[in-house]
Amino acid sequence: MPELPEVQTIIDGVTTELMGKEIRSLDCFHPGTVIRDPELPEEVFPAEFISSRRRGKYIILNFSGDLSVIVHLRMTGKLVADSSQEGPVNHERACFMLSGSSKLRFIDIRTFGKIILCKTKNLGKFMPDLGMEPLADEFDARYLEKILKNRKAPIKTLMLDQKLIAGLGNIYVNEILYRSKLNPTVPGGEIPLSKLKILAKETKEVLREAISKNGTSISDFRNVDNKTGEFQKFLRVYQKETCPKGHPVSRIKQAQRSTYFCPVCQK
DNA sequence: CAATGATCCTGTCCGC
DNA sequence: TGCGGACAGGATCATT
Repeated sequence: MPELPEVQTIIDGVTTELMGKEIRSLDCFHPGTVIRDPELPEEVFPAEFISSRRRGKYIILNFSGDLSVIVHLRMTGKLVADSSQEGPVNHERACFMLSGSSKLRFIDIRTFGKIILCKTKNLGKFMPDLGMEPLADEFDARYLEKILKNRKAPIKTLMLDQKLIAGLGNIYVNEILYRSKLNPTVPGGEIPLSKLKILAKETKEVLREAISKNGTSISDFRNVDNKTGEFQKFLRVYQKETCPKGHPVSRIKQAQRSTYFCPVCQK
């Protein structure tokens, strides 16, 4: 389940792959995966790659001819560069055919992922309203205070709301709250400014650390558990039995999602 | 507007 | 060995 750091890592890889190339065509193997802006002309390819960027968990690719491609991986989506000539592999939902006879396969077991083709000038219509980027300089205690004011929902749930903060998912929110020593069930509006300062700081720190490790939570969440090395060491409460201090970790459900936290460390 | 809940989907794992 | 059910969760839509 790619979150901000994983999406950033994927964008870096995709950008390298697309640099200096053009899309020749797009094959679709699963109805509903590719969404097309009705204002686009019949033929949009070939289209030359210009630039890429990330917004929350969205990948935004810009091409010549006023074409943009928005990719959202949701939980199980992957973009895999592959120059082999073999046809669709298992769970392949779409495939970009690139110049230089290479391919960019969109593989997505659970089919929640989406590829949107739209006019660049229509990007706003196809992107949802998203909150501030957590790595922006302006993301600080004051911003948190503003978005959490008078909110009664638990802080855990609010931090997952993309309209408030763009890019956080379940794993990182659990980890951020643990490091901030904040109980996930506390109503967002009741957190004092002093704690919001810590929350803002830890949010950035966790994300930066994850990005520097190339978003090691990539791959199926099942594997997160088995993963040895960097990411396994990175996780302190998510899917853990005990926290680093040896206290038993509690697991509860909030808004249909698992929350892992340490009742001793997180007050 | 805010909060909550159902829904989509498939592979994996667990208990019987 | 096989099978049913729980579970994983991002975003969207519906309901209160």
